[in-house]
Amino acid sequence: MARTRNDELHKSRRAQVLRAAADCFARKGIHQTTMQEICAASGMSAGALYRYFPTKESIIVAFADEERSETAKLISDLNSSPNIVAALAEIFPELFNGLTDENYGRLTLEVAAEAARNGAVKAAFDQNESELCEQLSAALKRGQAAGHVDPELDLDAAVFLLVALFDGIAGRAALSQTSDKARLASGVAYLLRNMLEGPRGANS
Amino acid sequence: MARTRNDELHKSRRAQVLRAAADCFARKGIHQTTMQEICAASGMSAGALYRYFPTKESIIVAFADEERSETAKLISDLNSSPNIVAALAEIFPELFNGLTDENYGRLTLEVAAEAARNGAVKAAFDQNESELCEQLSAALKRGQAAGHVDPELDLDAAVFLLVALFDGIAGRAALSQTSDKARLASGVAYLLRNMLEGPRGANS
DNA sequence: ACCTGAACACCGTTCAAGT
DNA sequence: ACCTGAACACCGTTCAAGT
Repeated sequence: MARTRNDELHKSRRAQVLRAAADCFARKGIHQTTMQEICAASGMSAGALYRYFPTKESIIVAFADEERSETAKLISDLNSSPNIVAALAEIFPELFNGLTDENYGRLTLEVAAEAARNGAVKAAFDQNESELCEQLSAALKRGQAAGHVDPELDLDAAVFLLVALFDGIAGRAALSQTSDKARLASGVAYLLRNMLEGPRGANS
Repeated sequence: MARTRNDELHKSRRAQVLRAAADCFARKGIHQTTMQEICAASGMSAGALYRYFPTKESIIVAFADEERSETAKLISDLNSSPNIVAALAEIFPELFNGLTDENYGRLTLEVAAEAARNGAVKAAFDQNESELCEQLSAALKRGQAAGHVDPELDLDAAVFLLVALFDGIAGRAALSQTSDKARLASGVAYLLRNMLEGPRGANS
């Protein structure tokens, strides 16, 4: 009987490469990272690595998919609660903390820049994003129905703004390490509450 | 008398290279653009180009400086008005339009990703940014004093949020071309007004 | 089946040679 | 002073050879 492909090994080797690549990408950027460096960081030879990813681009795509799914996970807590405004106040410090990790911000920027020009990366990006946006939209709509959220606000605009802001915060954090993250987080949370509640405030 | 360096030519050649580079960077990304391509796009030989920029990195730095100064110009209209909330409503459609140009968004992402890892690029970035942030902060403070802006909001947080949002919008626009920019712009403007005015609304 | 590492084609940069 | 383009060192990828 011929030896057959070992799926278990295949999966763990891919994970091993992706971990190494994420590390290199955060430090040097996607396109300044050489295959040799990924080989070294994952403890594999070039020939071995190319068994698991046929090109550097395929590593980038798999990596982008993972990175975006982490972002979706970070934000998705907002949608689970019945009251998105209350949920925002509650989880924002932790969300903000996640977004403003310097490494995370760098990887977000790398992936976004790559997705803007590379169709395969963009596909991974979109798949992670579309569901998230729908959930955010639904949560805001529920908020409007329940009277927590300004009934006048445009749902599409609000979703667009929030997602742009979350990515923007991550990008910013990679560029200017702020001294007092906790204070900034609560200041931003306050502003977002203003934004969602509108001119009448919470209890009107 | 020995021939001396022609400063006029030097300046125009640098501009020529930067225009060509911006073009290539938007299409292919900074690090996927080859020097050969920049040479071809600017109509110069390798040897000639290297007279004006000693390395590819020096092109990137000069380019980043230019790109960021355009962003600052886009946003700076907000600061000139005595009433930042009114100014926002007035100029936001145009600001939004500028930010959501697809090419512009791509270049913003490229520059941000690069600045996150490259000290020389980051320096160019910071220089353009710091003054802009101070002006935004001053404008918001004036707004608070005049009663246009929620007196409770944290100035640092508001500046951080706005700048993160503007870059985030540019990044988003490079990733998802929206069908109805005008509607989106007015929806986002409404939300920003909510945010800055706070629970009491404009005229309280 | 899985792995190694030398070899090939290409890109950033240099430099001898031209005007 | 300003320019050309062939040449060098390095990176993405391949492939003959090993286990």
